Amino acid sequence: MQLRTPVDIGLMIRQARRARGMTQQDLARAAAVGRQWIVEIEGGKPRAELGRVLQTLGALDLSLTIHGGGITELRESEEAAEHIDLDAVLEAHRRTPP
Amino acid sequence: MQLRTPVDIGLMIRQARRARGMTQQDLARAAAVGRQWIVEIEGGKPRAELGRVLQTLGALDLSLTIHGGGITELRESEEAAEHIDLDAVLEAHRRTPP
DNA sequence: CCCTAAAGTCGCCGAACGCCTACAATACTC
DNA sequence: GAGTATTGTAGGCGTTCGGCGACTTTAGGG
Repeated sequence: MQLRTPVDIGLMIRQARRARGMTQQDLARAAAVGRQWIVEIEGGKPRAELGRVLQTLGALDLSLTIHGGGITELRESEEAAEHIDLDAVLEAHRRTPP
Repeated sequence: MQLRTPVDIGLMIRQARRARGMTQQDLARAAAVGRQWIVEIEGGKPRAELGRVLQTLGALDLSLTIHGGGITELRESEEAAEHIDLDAVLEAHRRTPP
């Protein structure tokens, strides 16, 4: 499913939580957030903090994939945070004269 | 690519931005956020606001997909926000006595 | 070498976050 | 019907966000 808005994410979380028979309280504990926060994120709060959202998805065994634009696939960056894709950068730079 | 942490998202954004020959300023304008915020999100700020992140991904023509846990596929919820997976809820509820 | 662009950092500020503790409003069971 | 669990909501609190403006650093081009 495509996730474009906070509401989409909220619905996903709610559905996944229910599918696992968890209460909001359960999920809150599992994700180490307040129960109130679960209520809000499920409602699609746009200003929720990114880290907590990812934690919550993790607690539900969900993970996100990115796609589109032409970047479809990118390499793992677990420990390769230093060297970025110089080729892409240069190539792109060459293609866009001021 | 799997996005599990804010750092992952930051790297994705940076890479996509560069691949398009955009400056942080450009992306900031396109996503309607401050340039400073781009600096931070690319650095993996965990407490960035969800809505802005999604806006930024949108400005880069990227979209997120969810997968894992066994929920792999879920129906569109644009207009079907009402009827949730009752079967799943009930079944799960039966399996968890107090 | 000078000069510009891009990227990263700093402090100030109003606004909003998220947690907590209650208190309604719905479920759902017996 | 009573009684409990789950969910939604409200006020208070300390903390942090993110925009703005100015400055430093890094990189390249003339």
